[in-house]
Amino acid sequence: MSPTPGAKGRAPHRRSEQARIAVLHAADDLLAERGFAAVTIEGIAARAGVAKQTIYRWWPSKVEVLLDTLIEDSEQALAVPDTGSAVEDARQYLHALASFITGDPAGKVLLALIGEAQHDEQMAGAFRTRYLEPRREAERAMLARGVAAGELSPDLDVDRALDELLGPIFYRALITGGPISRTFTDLVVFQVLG
Amino acid sequence: MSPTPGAKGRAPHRRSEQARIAVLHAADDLLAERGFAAVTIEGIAARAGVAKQTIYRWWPSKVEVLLDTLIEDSEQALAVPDTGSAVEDARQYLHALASFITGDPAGKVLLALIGEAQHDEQMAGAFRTRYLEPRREAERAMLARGVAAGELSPDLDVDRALDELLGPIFYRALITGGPISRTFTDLVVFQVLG
Amino acid sequence: MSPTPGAKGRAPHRRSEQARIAVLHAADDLLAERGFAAVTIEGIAARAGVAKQTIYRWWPSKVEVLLDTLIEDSEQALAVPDTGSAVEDARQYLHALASFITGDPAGKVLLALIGEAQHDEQMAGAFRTRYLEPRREAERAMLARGVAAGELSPDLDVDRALDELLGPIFYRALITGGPISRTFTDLVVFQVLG
Amino acid sequence: MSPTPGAKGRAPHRRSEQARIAVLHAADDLLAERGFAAVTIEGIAARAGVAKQTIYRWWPSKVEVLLDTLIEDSEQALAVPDTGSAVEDARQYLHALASFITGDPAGKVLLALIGEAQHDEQMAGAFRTRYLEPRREAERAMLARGVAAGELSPDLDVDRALDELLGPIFYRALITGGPISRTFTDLVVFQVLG
DNA sequence: GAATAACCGAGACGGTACGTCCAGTCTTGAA
DNA sequence: TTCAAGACTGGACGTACCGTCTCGGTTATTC
Repeated sequence: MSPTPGAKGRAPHRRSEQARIAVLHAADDLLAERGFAAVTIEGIAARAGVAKQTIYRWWPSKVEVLLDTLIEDSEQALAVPDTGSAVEDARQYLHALASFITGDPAGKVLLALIGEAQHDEQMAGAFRTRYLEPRREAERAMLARGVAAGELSPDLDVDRALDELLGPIFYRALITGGPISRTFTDLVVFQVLG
Repeated sequence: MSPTPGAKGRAPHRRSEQARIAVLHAADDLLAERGFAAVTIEGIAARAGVAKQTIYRWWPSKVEVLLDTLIEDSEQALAVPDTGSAVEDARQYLHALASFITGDPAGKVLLALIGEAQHDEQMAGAFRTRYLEPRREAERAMLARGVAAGELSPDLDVDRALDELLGPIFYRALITGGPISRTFTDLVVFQVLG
Repeated sequence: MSPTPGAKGRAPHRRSEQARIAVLHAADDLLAERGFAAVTIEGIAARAGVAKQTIYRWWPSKVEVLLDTLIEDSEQALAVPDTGSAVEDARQYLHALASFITGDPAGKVLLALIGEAQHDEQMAGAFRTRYLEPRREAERAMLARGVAAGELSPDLDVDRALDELLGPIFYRALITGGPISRTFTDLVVFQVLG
Repeated sequence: MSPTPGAKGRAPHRRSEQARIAVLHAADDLLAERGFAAVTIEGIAARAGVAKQTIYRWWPSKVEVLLDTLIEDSEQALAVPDTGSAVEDARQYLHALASFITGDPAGKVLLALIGEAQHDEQMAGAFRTRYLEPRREAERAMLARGVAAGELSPDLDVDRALDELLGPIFYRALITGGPISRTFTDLVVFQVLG
């Protein structure tokens, strides 16, 4: 995250914040409007009013551009809740996740990046390091709070539980394409966390 | 090439089976050896000793070539078992699935196709129609046998149970990249089917 | 239309003659209209209605394209004359040469290629082999006829004489930019051949 | 014009002489070592340890940098001689010229600039104004001394004679690539000046 | 002796063209 | 008809330089 001070800051930074934002928006918009195939470096550059070289200077590939947009977007749209009850947190979180990946344009970015990760091991590494692991940590903390509060069994295998919670949602989103209703997510939570 | 006049042989100069096999093998091998990025029509044609036109004549896209290889391969390597016990069937099936997508070259094809499906809605449709749905039907039958035998609850939501069984395995394979042990798959089965 | 063997090109065309001509014309026109800096592969391709790859397939560089146009053009516009008198031949040839390089668009191609040859040793080799040497041979023959006929001294050093004839014309064209009048070329011939 | 380092007293603008020298040397060296294609503003700047802006501040283009190096170098290596005999002066001068353009690294600069002048009319103007015309004046004076001394015919067309002297040397250097022996230059002088 | 301003290095920026790879279409000649 | 071969248009790739533009740092008079 860039240090964004108040109005202008003294920023001796050479990098143009304006160009950075324009690139992220352009990539995002292209994916939402015309699909992943339309997300090309040339297309992003043209839409952002930016030179290709500027993109290559700051991002190793177009998927890293999308990864940046995803990280910025999902911090807002997909915060891990903390209501006091771990089960309720899980219910809310899974519902928000389902909405995100089925309805939010930024959710399409997430799915596209998971798709791309299947083709590119290096990209998969960046995805896990920069997106998945920080999020996973917050998810673990969510369940750990429940264990600490006595709401969940002390024997709970947190990592397995998380895979059992998230797996079915992503299975529908990535593979079957089926709908993911609130009922479905609630029943998954009930199944896993009792 | 001997056109095997043994059976009936009404049309001797039809599609070349030799070319078909060569294309499927070439695509498979390229994916296994050099990754999805190396799977190009030109690359397949060159390795198979086949003209590009021959590929375009019989397959609408390179992913359909891979889909053909997947279907042929997974019918052998990933049959739905029928031991008499639905729970045991599920345990065996999930274990075989985990081995397939983590160890078998053909499993890499499956993951690559799921990846590609995120970028291409049309391809996703073909994947579901030709690969997923027939398999899903067999999976449903597997659980239905358990319900009919009284081994599983008559209230079991078969489709949800399947997503809960398969989701965690694919979540690890597609997203976290974590290992999928026999213990893990067994515990998932226990969690979902009791 | 039925492909009557006589009407159209009966050759088993691999290479497209239409594309070849379009490329040569486009390069020529770009040089004449907008100068050497405008002769780019992309510019030629765009103007010729041809893909860049088609140019790269048949020519190693843009200067070889120009070299092809030069060879075709100068065979027509700059034939070595044969009037029966070597001195008269030389007068006519030098005058034609002066007109070619100062007035004819194809002459601009010649000067541009000589310019480029200063920067690129490989190109210089191609220029000499494909353009200069065949022409030099005809020029030598022109003077040799005069020697054989007794019109020119048997002691004449033909190669030196050619350099003394052609040098001053090219010196003006390439370096001083001065005018090259008929009087000038005639006096050069008189000086060298007496 | 460059400020002469000897003139002090007034406050000339604070141009860095060190940077100026470094740029000229870098351009010269790049041309000699890696050819004209390697003479880029970025390459010069990097090798000279100078900012691109510094080059743009003082030279309108990279060829003007080379022109500066040529002028400095050729004033030393290519002075018009004055022995008392115009014919002898011409013999020495043509020989020195031949050595310069075939052997001296600075001679490569001269040929490269003549080459570039074919592509860029503006550069051709600068080349003639700053390099060629001062030199031409000295060459004219060389022959004029011979005419005044009665060594050469009072009818001699000095400009034509110069083109006939220099043309053959440059023809070989620029076009045929042939060797330029002392015998050759001497015979050219004899042919033109008798 | 501080302020000022041209000069310097560094390098980001919007661009153009490079030469390559591959997509998908079309044509040829043999079997 | 199919097939191997491969030329064709077209689009994107990632790279190299172009010429312009700040950004701080450095001198070296000038106030």
